Amino acid sequence: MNQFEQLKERLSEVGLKATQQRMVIFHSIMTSKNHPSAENIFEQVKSSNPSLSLATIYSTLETLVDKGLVKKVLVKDGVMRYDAHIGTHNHIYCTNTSEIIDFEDEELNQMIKKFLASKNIENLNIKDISLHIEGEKIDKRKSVKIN
Amino acid sequence: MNQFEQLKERLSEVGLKATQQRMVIFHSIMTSKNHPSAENIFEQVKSSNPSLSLATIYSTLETLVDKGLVKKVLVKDGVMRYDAHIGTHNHIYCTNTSEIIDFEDEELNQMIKKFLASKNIENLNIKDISLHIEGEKIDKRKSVKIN
DNA sequence: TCTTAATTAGGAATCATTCTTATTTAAAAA
DNA sequence: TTTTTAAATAAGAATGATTCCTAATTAAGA
Ligand SMILES: [Mn+2]
Ligand SMILES: [Mn+2]
Ligand SMILES: [Zn+2]
Ligand SMILES: [Zn+2]
Repeated sequence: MNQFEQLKERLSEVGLKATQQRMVIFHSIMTSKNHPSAENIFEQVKSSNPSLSLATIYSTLETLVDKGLVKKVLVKDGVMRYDAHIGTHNHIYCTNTSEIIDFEDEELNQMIKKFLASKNIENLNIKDISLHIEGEKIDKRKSVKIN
Repeated sequence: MNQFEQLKERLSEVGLKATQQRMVIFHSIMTSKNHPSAENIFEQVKSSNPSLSLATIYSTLETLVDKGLVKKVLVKDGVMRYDAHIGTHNHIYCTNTSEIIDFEDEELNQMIKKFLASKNIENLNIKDISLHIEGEKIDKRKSVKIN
């Protein structure tokens, strides 16, 4: 099964028609390393799909989020960002470059999850837990490294 | 020193003129239990201050955030919320009521801080760390309780 | 191939927030 | 206390991300 068929399958699995637009948009988010915004995806996609509209990007993103294929990532700059990495993980947001950097650490996830389980939280059905780290990149040209 | 004088002092401390508007707005956030939005504050304040404009609310909030007297709280509904509780603490966001509930736990804060210190993160000057818990309130009439 | 409900394109509308500018004011100086 | 003036505000306009509307298109099942 090629990549195209795999995308089709993932859409069908959640009960969505495998339209060209959805394939293209979903593929774009999946292959982006940048937690793209709707506008970013639009730019990325429009040269090879000139008739695809921005409204479709927004509505498709909403659909993919509803079906759990994509997650929204909040940042303080007023533009929603999207992430095809669905598993529990955390983010570093660089205020001076607008980068969102994945911070994956299973030990941290487990530690937080265990801690929260130990406090029982009444009358809440928890859907998502994530740690937000916000900071300034010191040298904008270099990347942030975690050891 | 009365409450009025205290507000005045806190503004002066950070080099801000103690204007009527700033006093009123700052006081409103401080006494709100609800992580209010700009609009919420405007509603709260306008009957006793009919000439205070929404633009002043926004610009004052920005100023207070800059000076570190107030923090922004992000949520997925497209409206910025504000918090006069400056110390490190975490938030629970109820997607079905839009409530933001404080989750204060010094043990958790320390645990996360210590963990992050142990991974050294290169080329980043960390400004803020916060854990976001998102979920649905089960019974909307009751409150979320943490034990 | 036909049918049809779901989806999309494109433009208009919304609405939270920011901007602009004339007017007002807090607070320092006289 | 009065004067001075840089900073702050009011009011409305502008912005921009997102959502809405509706006629045209299309995926997928019959
Ligand atoms: Mn967040
Ligand atoms: Mn907006
Ligand atoms: Zn991510
Ligand atoms: Zn809080």
